[in-house]
Amino acid sequence: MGNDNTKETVDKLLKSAKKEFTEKGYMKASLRNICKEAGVTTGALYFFFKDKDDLFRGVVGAPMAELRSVIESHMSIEEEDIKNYSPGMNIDLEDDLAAAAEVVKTLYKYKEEFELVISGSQGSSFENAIDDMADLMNNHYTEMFWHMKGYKSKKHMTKEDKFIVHWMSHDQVDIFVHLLTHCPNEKEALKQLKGMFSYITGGWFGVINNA
Amino acid sequence: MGNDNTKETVDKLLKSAKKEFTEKGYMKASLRNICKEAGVTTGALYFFFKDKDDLFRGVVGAPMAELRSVIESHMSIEEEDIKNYSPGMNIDLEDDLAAAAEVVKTLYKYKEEFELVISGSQGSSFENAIDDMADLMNNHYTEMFWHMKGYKSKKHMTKEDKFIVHWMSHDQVDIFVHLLTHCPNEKEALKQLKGMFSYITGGWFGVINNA
Amino acid sequence: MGNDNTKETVDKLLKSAKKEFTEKGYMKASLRNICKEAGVTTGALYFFFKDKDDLFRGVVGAPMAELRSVIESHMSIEEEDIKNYSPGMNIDLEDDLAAAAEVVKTLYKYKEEFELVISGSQGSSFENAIDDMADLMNNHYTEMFWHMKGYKSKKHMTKEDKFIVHWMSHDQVDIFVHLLTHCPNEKEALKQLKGMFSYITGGWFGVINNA
Amino acid sequence: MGNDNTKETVDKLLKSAKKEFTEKGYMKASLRNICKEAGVTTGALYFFFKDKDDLFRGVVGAPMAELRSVIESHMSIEEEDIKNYSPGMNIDLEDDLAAAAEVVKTLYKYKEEFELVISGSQGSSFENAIDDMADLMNNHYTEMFWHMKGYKSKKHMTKEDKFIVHWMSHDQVDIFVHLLTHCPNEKEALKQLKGMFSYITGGWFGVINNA
DNA sequence: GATGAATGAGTGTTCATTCAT
DNA sequence: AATGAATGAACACTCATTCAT
Repeated sequence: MGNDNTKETVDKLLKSAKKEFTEKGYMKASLRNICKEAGVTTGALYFFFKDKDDLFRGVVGAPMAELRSVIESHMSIEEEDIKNYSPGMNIDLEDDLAAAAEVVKTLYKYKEEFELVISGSQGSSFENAIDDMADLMNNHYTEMFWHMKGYKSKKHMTKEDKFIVHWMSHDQVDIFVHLLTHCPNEKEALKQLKGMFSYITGGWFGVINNA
Repeated sequence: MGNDNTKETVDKLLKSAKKEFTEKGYMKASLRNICKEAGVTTGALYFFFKDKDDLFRGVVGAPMAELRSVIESHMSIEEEDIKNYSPGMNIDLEDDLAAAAEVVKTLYKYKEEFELVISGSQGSSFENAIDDMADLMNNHYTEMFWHMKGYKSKKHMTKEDKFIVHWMSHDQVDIFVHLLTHCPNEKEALKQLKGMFSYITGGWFGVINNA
Repeated sequence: MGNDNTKETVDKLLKSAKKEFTEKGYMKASLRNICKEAGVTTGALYFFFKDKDDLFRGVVGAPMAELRSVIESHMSIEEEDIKNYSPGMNIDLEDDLAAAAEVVKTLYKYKEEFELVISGSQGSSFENAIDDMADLMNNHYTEMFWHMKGYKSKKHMTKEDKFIVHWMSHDQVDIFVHLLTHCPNEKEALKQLKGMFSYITGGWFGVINNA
Repeated sequence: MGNDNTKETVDKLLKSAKKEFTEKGYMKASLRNICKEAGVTTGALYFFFKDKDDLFRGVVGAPMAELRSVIESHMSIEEEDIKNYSPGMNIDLEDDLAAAAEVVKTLYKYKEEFELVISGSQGSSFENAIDDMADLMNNHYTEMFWHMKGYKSKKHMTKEDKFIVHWMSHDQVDIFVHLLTHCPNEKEALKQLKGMFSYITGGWFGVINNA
């Protein structure tokens, strides 16, 4: 009972919050403005959200979780593949590209929210979300690396190996960020993704084939 | 004549400001705290600095200017080189690596200040400094690109070409950022720079040799 | 429901504000003092009033609006009368005196507020209120003037005519101001008003009968 | 020795001060701005002027003194005349007009300074200068009044008499203020002065001939 | 005669948050 | 489920003035 009204209030709040956060960034955003724009009192906001950060989470939390799950599921698939890899073998890059495309699709599904996290989350608990994503990928690329490099195990990786893998993880994330922030829509992003793929693949081989 | 005292006050202010800005970021930094820590009144601060942004500039302005000049001088050298380039010819990447090393050296000369710009400048007039740097490099890499690609002129570049060049410019900057924020000192950074170089060179060829 | 408390806070604020504004004038008045004297925090003030100027409006706004409406209603009556005027005819000055008395009564109804506007409003949005009042009267006296002067229409008024009418409008306002600031109460003011009336009537005829 | 430089500094200061005071009014004027615009340090200002108010006096003091002396000398002349006045006699108003013209000339000699006193002196020691001028005239008009009224002495003046004389003194000043602030130059002001004179003379007779 | 550094109290205003109702 | 009043600390910034040199 009253469920409808409740949802309505929360929705108005979230819509207004998204607008304000996007326009001013987390720190400069004013809860007063958000409430005023939503036609709701501050008390109401605090009934539904614990604090400013919680409200921000309300806006970007679900998209971020979905993105994370998309990435994780694709990474586990690729990690299966890589186990069957032996040096000299051709790796089927088509799979990787497809996985990346899947990520891009998710990004455009919640374009505004992700852009908010990328450039307006400083001060909130999402301020390190991009770095966290890179760290998440690091494990995955580490696995790929030592297999492709022909090492017997992860333990044989040098400090330099680890460093470059960490960088490539970051770069992978940056590619997604760049696509999202520079392409007006999903279609365009998917087109440009191919060029990006040439770049990053070239980069990988540059690294793998080096001393 | 008072010169000693004057410089002392400004120095204390700048030192205290650097600390506060680094710890809290531009926006959350408090001028009151900065003055208190410097043992100086707010009025004194405003005698030397126009406003908060001017104080921030006092901390990071000179290093940023120096960096910019280092980058620009190196870019102009490479642009001379590229004019003599003809397709099929081997480009001497050693020069590029040397230029990058020069940049890295400058970065570590003012490590703290650059890290401050990278991660704590939001809200200040330096908040877009990283993007500006990438834009600065874009012109340079555009020149390199069409020469290496064997185009007759810049005009033959497709939308996709421009997009990928723009990305590579960004990525070049990100490499510097990554080195600075992940290597404890210059020596270490210069060592890792080589691996990075393999990566980015591979990336370039991946892009150039593609359809 | 809190109605009592609410009104109480606003009332304390307005009372305290009136005192501070009256003692120091708009510009030198301190919102902090006002809040302290009202036993309220600055935040509370800003819940009820937009800014310093809005608080000032809270004190003098209503009286000013009422005064304006009294003046306007009386002016429209006199303007009807004047339409029936023909040169040589005796004008019934009793009506004018009665209208002026009505204004004086309104002035004393909110004596303190009007005195505040007269001498303490510099810097606020009411700083030109007196001049505005004179301008308001200017239209009215312009009508009276050309009728009494026997002109066929307003268009026949010379530059000198317009100037003197403008002055008389100002002077009419100044008379009210003078009464308010020099008579301790309404009764005394109404008594002195008659002398003032002799003066201004004499002035009018001096002007009308002149070349 | 150094007399030239000194004068130069003071002059720059006064010029800059006049500008700032005129633009912002006494209270909002900033000594810092004045010094900056004059190309001089705050210390220098305080060498020549005791404080903000003293600087303001530096700008408007001399013109005000000159005005006062012009008014006083003319008033003493008229006061001689009035002693020979007997009821029924025609008073030669030409003298009064001439005296007023003299005042107007002085006003336009330092137009800017007087306008500054009129509308920008609040907060300074000149904030009551206009009222003071009216009080100065009050004695004069009091003498005129009881002679013209046919009283045996000042002592026979009623409370109402005194009140109206006080008002007429004020109004005389207001006429000068109005002329100064509404006529672009002396010539124009002298022309309009005649109309004003008809008004004020009519006013006087209205008052004198009344019960 | 003039500098320039420094004071310290003050300004209006905004903020996220709380809580009795 | 929501109101609306209130808190109180914090903010960047400005001011007239002083004084050793």
